Amino acid sequence: MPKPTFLNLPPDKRRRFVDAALNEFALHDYRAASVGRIVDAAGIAKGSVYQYFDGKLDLYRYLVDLAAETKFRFIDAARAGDAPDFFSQVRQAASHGARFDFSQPRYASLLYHATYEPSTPETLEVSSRLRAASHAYLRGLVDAGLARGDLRPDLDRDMTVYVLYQQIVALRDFLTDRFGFSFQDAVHAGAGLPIRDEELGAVLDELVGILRRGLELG
Amino acid sequence: MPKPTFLNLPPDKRRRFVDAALNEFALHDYRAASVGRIVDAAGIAKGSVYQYFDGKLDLYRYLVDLAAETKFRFIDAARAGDAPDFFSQVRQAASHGARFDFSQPRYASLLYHATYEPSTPETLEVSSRLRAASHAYLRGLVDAGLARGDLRPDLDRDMTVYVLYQQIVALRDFLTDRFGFSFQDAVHAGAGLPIRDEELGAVLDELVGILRRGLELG
DNA sequence: CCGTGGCGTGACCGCTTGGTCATATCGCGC
DNA sequence: GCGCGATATGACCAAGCGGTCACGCCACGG
Repeated sequence: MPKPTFLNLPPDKRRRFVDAALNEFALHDYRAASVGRIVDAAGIAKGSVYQYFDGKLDLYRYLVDLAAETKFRFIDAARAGDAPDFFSQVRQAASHGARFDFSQPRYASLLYHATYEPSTPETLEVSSRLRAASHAYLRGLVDAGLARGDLRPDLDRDMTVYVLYQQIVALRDFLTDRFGFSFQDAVHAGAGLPIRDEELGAVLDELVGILRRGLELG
Repeated sequence: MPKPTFLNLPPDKRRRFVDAALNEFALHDYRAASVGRIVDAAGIAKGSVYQYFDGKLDLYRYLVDLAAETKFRFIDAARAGDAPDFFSQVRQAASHGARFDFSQPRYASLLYHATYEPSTPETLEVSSRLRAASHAYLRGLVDAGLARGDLRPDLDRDMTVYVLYQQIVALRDFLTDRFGFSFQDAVHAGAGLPIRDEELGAVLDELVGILRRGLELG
């Protein structure tokens, strides 16, 4: 948890610091990220970091939570009340998730690192919480889909959640390949590239089509 | 590439060294792995490592290649000439791949790290080669499956390979969860746990069933 | 005008890292 | 048993790390 001092910070100074930290953890995983580089980029003294947070891990946790909440809020906000059936919902979530990733490459890369972080005792809790949140979200969709009869009732629920999770998380890699996008470059440049609607749509049609045939009732 | 000196090593000394290195890179990703810990465990001097390899990266590349070749050979050897259709082939590859992972947790963890390694300039080439090899393998299966009419001809080939790859690679995580298995513990213990045939079979039936409905012709 | 508490600061600490190299040892051909 | 190339060795190096802390500044209340 951030210390009170952090919350009392002048807004622009706080933003400079958070920006620098976001950049660092987007470019490097937890272990490789350097507090020294953050303070250099933010133009503050090293000691200040420890006035704001308990340490590197505390800062990391704060940023991952921030990124996850921002992304979930984005996906939920864009969830137009429609999308009545399960596969439309999955498609919509994946679509907005991808749009978020490509427009906010720093958040996306940070979450990517957090997802695939090698599970050291230190970072285990952070990445577990992140994965649990995604699973819970999908689990809700799957349960509703089963209740609504959109999904075959004989499906193993864990397996279904797992298949969906993998495909949605890894969609980033596929789009990266297909569009020759580089998150590293985007983070360095400081701005994302809006993804072309038709191209994203075509990819999602294909992917959701496969999932639909694989999972739907009938 | 290993230097000639490495190849001239007495077999048991070489094995001790490779064992220690394997353990280290199974327990830690590339950056976190420590040459110092390897030489301590192997009971040799630090300087010796640099008589055998050009450096840490060279050693890492050697080990990843070794693990990948070992695993591919295992899967290919177990490929009983049967399994005539695409989905039987995928099921067989996934089954033997999983069996390999659980019986050789050191190789498996090493390959896991190599797969999800954050792409620094240093390790990028190693992990790209690994991914490319897996993709090429699956691509061969998909092309044959398309030619044989096992798969819908309107499928996007890249997308199909990508879906299969993700599910097979991540199968490890699912099995880990489901069976409460810990690769970390297994590496520490120095031995894998043979996976129960029926349980693995049930999981694969479910997974391949989903993929079959999603991808097959008809 | 003083005191006090919050905050900024950067030199500094202990530790670990990958890598080097002068030196010692080994083992084989003569 | 000599000589010589191959190999083993570990003290050593510079660099980087996360984290600390004594000190100084500044703003506010009395």
